[in-house]
Amino acid sequence: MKEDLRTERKLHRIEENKSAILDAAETVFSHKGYSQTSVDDIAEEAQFSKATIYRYFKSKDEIFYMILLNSFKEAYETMAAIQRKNIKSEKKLEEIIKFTLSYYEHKKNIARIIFIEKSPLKKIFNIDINPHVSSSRPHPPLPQEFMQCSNAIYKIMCDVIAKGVRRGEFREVDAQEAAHVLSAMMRGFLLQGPMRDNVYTLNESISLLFHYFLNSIKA
Amino acid sequence: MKEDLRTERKLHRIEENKSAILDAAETVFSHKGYSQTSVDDIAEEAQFSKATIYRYFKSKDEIFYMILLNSFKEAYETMAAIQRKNIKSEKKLEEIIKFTLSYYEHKKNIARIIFIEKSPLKKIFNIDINPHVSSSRPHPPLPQEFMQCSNAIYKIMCDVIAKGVRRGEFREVDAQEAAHVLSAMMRGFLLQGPMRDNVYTLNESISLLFHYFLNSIKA
Amino acid sequence: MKEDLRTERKLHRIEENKSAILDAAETVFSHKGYSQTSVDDIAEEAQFSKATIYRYFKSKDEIFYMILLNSFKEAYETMAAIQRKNIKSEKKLEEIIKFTLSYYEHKKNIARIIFIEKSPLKKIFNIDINPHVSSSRPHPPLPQEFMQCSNAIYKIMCDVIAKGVRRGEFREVDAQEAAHVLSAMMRGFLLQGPMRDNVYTLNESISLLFHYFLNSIKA
Amino acid sequence: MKEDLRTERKLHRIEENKSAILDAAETVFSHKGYSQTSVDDIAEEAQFSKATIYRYFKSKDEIFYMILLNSFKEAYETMAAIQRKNIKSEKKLEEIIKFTLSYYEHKKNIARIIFIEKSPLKKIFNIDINPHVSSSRPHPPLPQEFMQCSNAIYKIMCDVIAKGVRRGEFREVDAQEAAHVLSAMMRGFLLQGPMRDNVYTLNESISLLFHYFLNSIKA
DNA sequence: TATGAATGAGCATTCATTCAT
DNA sequence: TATGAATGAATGCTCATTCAT
Repeated sequence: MKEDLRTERKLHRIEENKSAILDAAETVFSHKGYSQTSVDDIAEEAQFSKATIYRYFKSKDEIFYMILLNSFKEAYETMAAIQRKNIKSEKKLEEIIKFTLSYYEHKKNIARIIFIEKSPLKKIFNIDINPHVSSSRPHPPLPQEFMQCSNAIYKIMCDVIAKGVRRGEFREVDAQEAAHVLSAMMRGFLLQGPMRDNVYTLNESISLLFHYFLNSIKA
Repeated sequence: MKEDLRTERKLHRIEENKSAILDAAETVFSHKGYSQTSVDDIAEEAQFSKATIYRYFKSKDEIFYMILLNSFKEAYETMAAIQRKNIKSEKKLEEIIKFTLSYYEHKKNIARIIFIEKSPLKKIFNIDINPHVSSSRPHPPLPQEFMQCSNAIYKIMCDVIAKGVRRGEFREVDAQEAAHVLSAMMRGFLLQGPMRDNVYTLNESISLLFHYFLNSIKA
Repeated sequence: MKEDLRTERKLHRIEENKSAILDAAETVFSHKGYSQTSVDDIAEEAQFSKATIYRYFKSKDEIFYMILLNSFKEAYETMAAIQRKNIKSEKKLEEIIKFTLSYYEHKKNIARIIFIEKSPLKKIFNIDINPHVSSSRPHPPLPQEFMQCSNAIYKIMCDVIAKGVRRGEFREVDAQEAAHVLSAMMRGFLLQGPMRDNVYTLNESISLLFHYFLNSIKA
Repeated sequence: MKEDLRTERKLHRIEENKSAILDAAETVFSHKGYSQTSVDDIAEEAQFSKATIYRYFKSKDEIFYMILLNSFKEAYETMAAIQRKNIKSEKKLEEIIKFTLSYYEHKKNIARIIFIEKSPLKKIFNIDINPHVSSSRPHPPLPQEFMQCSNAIYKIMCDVIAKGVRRGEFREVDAQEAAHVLSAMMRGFLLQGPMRDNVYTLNESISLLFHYFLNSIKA
């Protein structure tokens, strides 16, 4: 019994620390981008020593990957909950858009990294084989979980749209195409460059995106 | 006179070299991303010595900035030409979309860098003030030219849409909003992450984007 | 012509620098052993910046390997010269012993490293496969040259002894065995531990070794 | 009384644990060399936590020193037993050689470390004064015991030889010199480098060494 | 002008050792 | 007692930038 409690507490603290490090890392990655963020930066933000960071994570890559994965998991769960709601498809779309834009509002730069910096992508996803030394061992099992999550999110959007079509809320669009367009639109709203920033508030953006997309597909 | 010729030739060669370096840099940046590209890489691709690179450009940042600026200038000029054409607004929109997606097809990663990697952005645009030493002196004059170009492009899109509205081709949308949405959509199509890549061909993407956007705003 | 001179000078200076670095490294390796010597140490001893060290050598391993190889080459050449001399086999043996003990007197610790520290050996010779990451790429072509040199030295000793046997100077020993014993004896004299050091002077050691070995094989 | 038993048991377990740690450490040191062995490695091999290792030993150095000392003690005792035997001096020599080569066959790398890696030597024996911080306090009392043991072993060899001389088995050699040569020969046989390994089996080596040395000193 | 050479600052990662429980 | 957690100090290596020729 005692043992259980102790172990539990211990595990709890481990998770807490891991989480704190991930939060700190997310903050720093957001401010400086992946390449420009040093593990020292993360350590300082997390108020741990650099060596402690390495107690909890094998590498800078892994830290980044975990941030990514966690954010995708959270996004997936929220979207799945939206999908299960007993509301009109149109409303579901609106909630999906609202969630996505809001959620990534703070994580904007994390999202940027996902879509932009080559280095972590290559290392994590093993997509590109650099001719030069790839000193970091691959993370073979990791990407798969990530891809599954990413695909699941995409599938939810497809299903919501398909259902709307079936119900006659939307016109007879190809659900995959529509989901692709919607993804792109959200991505585009999220990934604004350094110019023309903050022209619209978050709520204005949500409304804009929602109405333009809906306009395009509603029956 | 003689001097003039000599000077001209010299200037010509300087421009040629600069251009060659920029081309080389673009190639490498596209392949490896900003942070992962070393000036050595650029020098090797350009078949110049690294020191020579620094004769022509003050820093890696400047090289990147020039690539950016040139691509924006080219985009601006093409779009301005499209705007001047004597065709329907709808057709103009299609051409703008077609050009943008095609143009950045090869420059996808350059575009990614623009929107993603923090480091060059910060340094170039002086947006974020890093607490640590910012060894590189600011580039005060540069961003302005860039902003002007970027704004001009945006204005063209606004104008094309506004004209379409006036002509009754499009419904009474706010031109600025519509242009914002269109930009975001194009950006979203351009910046696809490492997953779900290559689902649609370039032409399919153009068609998809065009029809969804048009559907949303046509009268 | 001019070009030739310039190139020649340049190459000369490169060689000079490489040589200076190797000398410095040898000094530091001798004092502190391979593992305990940092590239910073070498750089400081060589009065170059660390980065400069890496201009001339790819890795700490390579530096060590070059020191080794050079010392073996020099040893080989000296021994080959001794072999060619027109003197009695006994005298040749004495000179070989004298040279070896004298030569490694200053390089004692380099010799120690060769025979002792696992890490450089593994990396350089790829002998042992560590289960953990071997981040450093192997040096495939290098060891071969080294082995050839080492074997050539061994062969010289065999030949000198075999000739002595043929001439009746030595008794009918197996040359290979005798060379093996001689090698071991020299190695043993060279590699004295931290205790019982300096009991005998260099000359006394040479004499001791020579007479004990000769006694064993003379006719 | 009770206390005594408890204390005794405690001491016993302490000794057991120490011994287990030393065994584990010996294994790892043999495989990876001193520098490449981390205390984590030792802890894992010994199935203790790293902190526990530090309960029993002050430092990695001390662990190594104890291994060394124990092996020397064991060697001393065995040699002393050989010395006491009622057999011919020649036979004693053979047994000494046989024991030494066999004993270090498994401990080859330990032996290598003794004679090669500078770091533990310096720290343990305080021979060389590194200019940089020597964070580890000296181990003043340790080396003495080691030296005594080492000297005792040496003395046994001297005595055996001296007795052989007195008995007329060996010619009138200087016992100290002969012991020095014998030590060196054994050391040389033990410490073979990475090349030319395994040319002779253990028994062949013993025979070779014995006969060459005996040939040199027998009457 | 063009370039080979040089380097300061930095970075991811490791490890012997200490400490709190 | 035993140990998980924490860390300061290194270490091998890289790279943007400067300098001397």
